[in-house]
Amino acid sequence: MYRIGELAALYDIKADTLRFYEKHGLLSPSSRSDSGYRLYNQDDSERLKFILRAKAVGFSLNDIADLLSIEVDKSNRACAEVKGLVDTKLEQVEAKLAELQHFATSLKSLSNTCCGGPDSAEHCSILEALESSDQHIIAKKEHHHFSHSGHKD
Amino acid sequence: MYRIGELAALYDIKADTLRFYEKHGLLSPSSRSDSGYRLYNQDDSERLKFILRAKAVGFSLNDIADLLSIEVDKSNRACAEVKGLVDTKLEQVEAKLAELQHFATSLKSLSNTCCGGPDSAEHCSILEALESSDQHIIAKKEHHHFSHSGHKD
DNA sequence: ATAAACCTTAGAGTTTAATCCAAGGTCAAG
DNA sequence: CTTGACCTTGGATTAAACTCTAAGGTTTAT
Repeated sequence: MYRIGELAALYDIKADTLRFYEKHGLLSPSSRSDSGYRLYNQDDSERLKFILRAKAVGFSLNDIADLLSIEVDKSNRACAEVKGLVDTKLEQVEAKLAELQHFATSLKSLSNTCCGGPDSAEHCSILEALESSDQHIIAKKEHHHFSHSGHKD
Repeated sequence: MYRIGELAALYDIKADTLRFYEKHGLLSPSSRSDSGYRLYNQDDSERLKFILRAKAVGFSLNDIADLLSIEVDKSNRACAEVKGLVDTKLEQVEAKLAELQHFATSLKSLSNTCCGGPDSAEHCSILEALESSDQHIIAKKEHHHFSHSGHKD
């Protein structure tokens, strides 16, 4: 059995984080000491490991709650459900990736056209591009056709 | 002169967004009507265009405040300052890009090893990978050596 | 003159994932 | 029996960029 600080140290996270996960239904200690201290057993520890791995591949805590609900009832759940969560997340990650790649391309163009010297920014090509939206420097955002949410406009 | 709703419609944003930008010092209307309505002129509109373009290349509103403070005092500011902001942002974007690419790689591996069928998830390879952290499926996060902040661990 | 569409304000809510705080209880060592 | 390290709780705070609400004032058209 681990107390909260011990389990936290084991995974290099804060005790606060464990309390946070508990509040959000991800991980509750299997028991409490007489004085009310949280006591985590090996299963709790495994569950935490699962959570941290899922985080490491990009799942949000909400996603992880869904994954855990399947994990604890595996035999009555379908592979397709699990794969669906992974594929949905992959789409989200790839959408974000595309946006950031667009940012990176634009920023590189901006950086390359600027002298970067100590002289006045009066004719700075970066500022001019932001004033005039030079097509050569700031790429236009593509409009994607997939409509299935994800946006907040 | 535009009223808030008119300017918002012009750039396909919400009036709320303009009030938000004002509260955060990015854009204030150059005047008010007798009854207190915000009135934006052409310069205000240009400034808004600048803000939206900067957003489109990945700058946060805080970054944009910095950019604007240089823009309005161009002749006393150096090109190097502007380029510095761009290069810093580029580094941040590339760091995030690396993280998301790592996520995408792992998620693709997970997806590829799973049958995705309607049968029980009891032996689902995705869940197994999250339970055991299969080295072949979940890539390990590299430890970058650049120390200049940016993380939240 | 009244309804619809627009505007005003302050302030609360959203999302994500913690992190921090205060006031107090517990436990082991000396 | 006291010190220090640990634990408890509820609630506030952070960052980012809005978005919404409530309660009310203004403008325009019929």
